[in-house]
Amino acid sequence: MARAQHWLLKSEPFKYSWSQLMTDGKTHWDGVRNYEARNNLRAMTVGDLCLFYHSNEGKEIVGVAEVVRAAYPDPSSKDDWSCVDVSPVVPFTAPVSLDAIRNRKALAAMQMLTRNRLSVTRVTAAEFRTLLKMGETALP
DNA sequence: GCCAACGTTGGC
DNA sequence: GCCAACGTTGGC
Repeated sequence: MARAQHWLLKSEPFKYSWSQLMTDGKTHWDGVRNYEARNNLRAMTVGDLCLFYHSNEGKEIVGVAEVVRAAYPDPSSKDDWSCVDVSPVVPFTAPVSLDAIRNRKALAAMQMLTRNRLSVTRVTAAEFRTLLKMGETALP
C-alpha cells in the first residue's frame, strides 16, 4: 500500500460525533463549504488516516478514521463541492485535548492550530505519530 | 452567549 | 480589483 496521508477532521459532536460514526460504521463527510477544506478533501485518497476532533464541545481528538471513498461531488449541494466517505478505525484510549496539543512543542506547527477555523486540515506523519502516542493508541 | 478571526460577497 | 460588510466558526 502506498504511504497514507494524514488529516484532521473537525466536527461538532452535536452535529456528528465520533460515537455516531462508530454506530454508523461509515459516513459521508459532506457539507464542507470552504475552498481550502475542499481542496484537502480532494487530495485525500482511500486509506488515508483522519484524526477525528470534536470542536466546541470536548475540544479533543477522540479517534482515528480512514478514508474509504475518495472525493466525489457533495450530494448536499448543487454547486461544486466535494465530500468523502470515512469509516472508524480505532478510538483513542486517551482523548488528546486542544490544550495538550498546544502544550506540545512538536505540534506547534499543526495546521489545525495555525488555521484554526479550517475544518479539514493536513497532519504530517510525525504529528500523527506523536498524537497516536499521546492518545495511548496503536493502529490495528 | 459573546466575541475575535477570517473567508466570502457585493458595491463601487 | 479593492475593500467594507457580512456570515460562519470555534474558543472561551
